[in-house]
Amino acid sequence: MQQTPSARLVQFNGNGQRRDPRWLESVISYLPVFRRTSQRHVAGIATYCRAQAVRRVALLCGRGDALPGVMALAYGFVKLALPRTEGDERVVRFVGASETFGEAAALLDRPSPVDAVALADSMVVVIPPRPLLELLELDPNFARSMVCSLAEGSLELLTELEASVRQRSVQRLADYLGSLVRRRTDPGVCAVRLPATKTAIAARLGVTKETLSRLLRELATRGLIEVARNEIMIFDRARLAELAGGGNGSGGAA
Amino acid sequence: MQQTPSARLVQFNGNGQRRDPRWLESVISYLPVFRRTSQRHVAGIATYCRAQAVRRVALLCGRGDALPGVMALAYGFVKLALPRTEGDERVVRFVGASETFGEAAALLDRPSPVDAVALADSMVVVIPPRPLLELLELDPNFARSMVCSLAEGSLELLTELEASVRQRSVQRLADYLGSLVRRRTDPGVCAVRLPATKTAIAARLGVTKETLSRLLRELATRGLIEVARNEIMIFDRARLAELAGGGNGSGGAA
DNA sequence: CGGAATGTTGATTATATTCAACTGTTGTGG
DNA sequence: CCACAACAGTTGAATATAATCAACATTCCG
Repeated sequence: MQQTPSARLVQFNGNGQRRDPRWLESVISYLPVFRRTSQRHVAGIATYCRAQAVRRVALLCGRGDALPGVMALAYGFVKLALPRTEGDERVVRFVGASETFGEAAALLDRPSPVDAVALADSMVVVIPPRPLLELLELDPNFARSMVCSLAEGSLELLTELEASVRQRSVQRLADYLGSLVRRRTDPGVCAVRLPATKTAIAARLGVTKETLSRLLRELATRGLIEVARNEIMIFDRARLAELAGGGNGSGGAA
Repeated sequence: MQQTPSARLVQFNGNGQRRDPRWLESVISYLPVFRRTSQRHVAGIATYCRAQAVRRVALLCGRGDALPGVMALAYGFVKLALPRTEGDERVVRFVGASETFGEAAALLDRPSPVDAVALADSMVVVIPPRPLLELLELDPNFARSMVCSLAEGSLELLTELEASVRQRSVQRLADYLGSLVRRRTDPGVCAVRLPATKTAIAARLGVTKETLSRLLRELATRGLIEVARNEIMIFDRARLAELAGGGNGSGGAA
């Protein structure tokens, strides 16, 4: 039910997880950054963390807000978006379980560059920057993991920029559909499920929902895909990929 | 003359800097990442570095090429660009003296995500990733600097993405002109010099040179700026900034 | 000077947005 | 269970924005 206002900090009604350091510890120990960190150090970090429940549609953190720490998603689904003109936005990234966001801003103590909005009821673990910066000095393995993690983030962002800038919207869509498939190395024909509403996907692809609708219809007309709800059958993965990478899918000499 | 092919590694003809570890040391000691690193450690890193001269227009490193290390620009000017269709490109960043690039790809041992092209005769110091990763473990201050540096990079990239996606081209131009001014906190009227050819600036702004030409003319017609060569007089900084941030510069209610 | 690179301008076109109307879906409360 | 409101998605027409094409002007440099 919707009796809680947006962005309300819900403090675990029933299960008591909030008070269970073991739970926080287990959540953050699964994060890639802590992969090579000793259990002792992870436990140390966990003592500084807190969990925060966020209901669907609630704003976790707005662009410009102070960021309480690195945000780790225990479960749920969150979108990171750059707000545009009134209600319009561009989704930078979807964040799923065991993923983190806000590293850069939190570690530098800068305001959040994006809106973070829950697309499903979620549980976020907030890892304050201070203990992280300290652990950086205590544990060389962690330092290295953190550096690699940030570097990964940079490269992904660059890929994002590239897509925004280099490709036409059909290509971005084809690319995106392809990326959804890769998760389960399927053969020729396969089905994928859109991880969010088409409106959100459209924002993710940097187009309006109207344009996405038209693009999907076009691909369907061409016999490449079939759309049913948020389920998409991909008939011709090869031609789709070609469309994504090559640029023009028709005519190519020889 | 052009008797040297593109991307040729020029080995210091006259001045012998290549053999002078003190010189390498002094170059990299000025880099922000090494700000808080002891001279001893900096000297250690320097022993692994080498300098590489690059002539104007030469390709320092192509998209997809292996990156020999973090690249630090001793002097000169380099553009980092995402290639597009035949000859077309999108400039991600201009790199000036004492700036670095390639951290993310070099540290992760990934191919370069961008083309790096010298826009002026330049001297690049290549810092191999191995000793950096080792120093990460020896010097907590360095680890922290590196983390902050990468985080900064991420935020800048996000700003870039934001600009690409959120703003119209006029706004991006206004923003960009503004950013050129900020370097010398000037008063109302001021002059800025474009750091590269208009074609390159256009690529930086994600538009064609034709569009840039028209945009500049439009701003000039509106009396906001005056263009002479690569020198631009900014008459109305306030209105320009308004144009950049606000969105619509005309008509405001009231 | 002459040729290449750079920049300007106009006409045309591609691409996606905006606006507006309409349909389908979902969850709520009577 | 049905009516209804809120949201999500579709579709068409008109429009905005910048790209592309093509011709020309300018500047840079040997």
